[in-house]
Amino acid sequence: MAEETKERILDAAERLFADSGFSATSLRDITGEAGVNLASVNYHFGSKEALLSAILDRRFRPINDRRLAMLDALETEAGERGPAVEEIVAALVGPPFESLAELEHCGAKFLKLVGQVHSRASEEIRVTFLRHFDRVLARFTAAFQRALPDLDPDEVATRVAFVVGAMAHAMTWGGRSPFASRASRPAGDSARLLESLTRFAAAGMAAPRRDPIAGPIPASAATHVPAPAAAGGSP
Amino acid sequence: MAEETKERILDAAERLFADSGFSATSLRDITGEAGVNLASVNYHFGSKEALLSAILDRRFRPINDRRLAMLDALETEAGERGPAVEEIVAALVGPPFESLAELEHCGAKFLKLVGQVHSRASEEIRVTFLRHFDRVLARFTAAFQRALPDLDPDEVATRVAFVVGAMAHAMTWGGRSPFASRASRPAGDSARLLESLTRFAAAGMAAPRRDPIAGPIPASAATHVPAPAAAGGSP
DNA sequence: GTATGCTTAAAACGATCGTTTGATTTTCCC
DNA sequence: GGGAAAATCAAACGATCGTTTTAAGCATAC
Repeated sequence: MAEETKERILDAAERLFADSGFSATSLRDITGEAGVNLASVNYHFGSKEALLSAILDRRFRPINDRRLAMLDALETEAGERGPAVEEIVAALVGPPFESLAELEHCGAKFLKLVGQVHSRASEEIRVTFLRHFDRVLARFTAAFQRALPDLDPDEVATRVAFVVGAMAHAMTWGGRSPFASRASRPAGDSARLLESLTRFAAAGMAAPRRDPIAGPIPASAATHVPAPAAAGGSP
Repeated sequence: MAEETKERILDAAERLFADSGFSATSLRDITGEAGVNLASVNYHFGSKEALLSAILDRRFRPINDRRLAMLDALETEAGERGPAVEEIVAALVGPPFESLAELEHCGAKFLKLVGQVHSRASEEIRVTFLRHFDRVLARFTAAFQRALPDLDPDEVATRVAFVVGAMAHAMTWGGRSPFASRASRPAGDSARLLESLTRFAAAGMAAPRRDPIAGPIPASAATHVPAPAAAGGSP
């Protein structure tokens, strides 16, 4: 009965953390939902924070392994030229959504939790959480920098952060705008959302340079060019 | 002394909520930091949640007013053709960053708080918070849909959500990737971050359609085209 | 000077939090 | 089947939470 109790706790905590947040969810909520004793959490995991770490571990290890495997396959396949931007994007944002599809409902709750942790700054939680990702982000940032040699490497890293933000937001809100109380996306399955996100992120990553003197501007974004991006002043 | 106490509470709560989150910040933390009595919060604001609402109100009213004013100016200036995508993006993501510059340090804390609320789902907090935005998002989504007539309107709404996510992420993390423990962005001022975000979001919004049969592909994103976006399967 | 309304102060309220304890039950190996 | 180990249980711990209460300052108007 040991493993079953641990998984019941993980499942319930994953759902409740995602719905209500880490601090707002009590261990009594979790154990009540899981149908186990209150002390089981501290017995099996040690503390509430360690429980969160276990949740993130359980889901992210296969996701990050898959990300790196996809990137490896892309790089060996593309040769010395390196994979294209959209391929790298797909390897970065695809695995979480695939897991979503595999895990039915509980996976969706996990993705909401991920979006929460992204914007949470509990320091201790964050460093534990981010240790899973530094190797992943380092590899992907390097791949992007090779695929976008005209861009400043710092600019590429900044844009990777934008992609991560759009992905986290899509995970949290299911791609529906958080503002539209009316259901603007009636039945958008996760596959469609993933494809939209991939296209959006690939185009954003490949946007022209900040100084467009030497860089070509995509025709679709240059129908008529505005003033230089309105940085700081009036429109 | 009445107004001074209220503002001291607002300033301290804004900073602490941003750093530690809403649930993790106690009223004693706030009143201790503000140097006021514990009961002052409930006296002046009624409850902890009402305090959060007051914080969001104070900062977002001028930001959203400015967003709509910029969009109005763009639309009257552009005539019946409507403003360009990058102009609309600048009107959407610019005002928060301008406020950041005006408000020195405390404004940066507010932006972190905004990023937190975006991924927080306290329901009651969210509906109060989102009431500020439905009119803004409705106007901007419509403007984007007019500027991108080739795209499915639902696709445009989804991409707007991506822009909001990238913006919220940039606000929370200051544009630096949350993963890179090494300071990858040494001295990126907010003006540079805004310009990067604007370019990224404009290119993402203007990405080609999901079915590229009838749509042209920007040259910068089509250096070599991958398999059709890898939706669901292996790379 | 006294009364009145607004603000602050100190203290306590009941509730809930994460965690621990010690006894009890279940599991599993010999 | 007996006994050590693992797991579950009920109960309580001390701490902290948001909120309320009650009294004390402190202006201004009579």
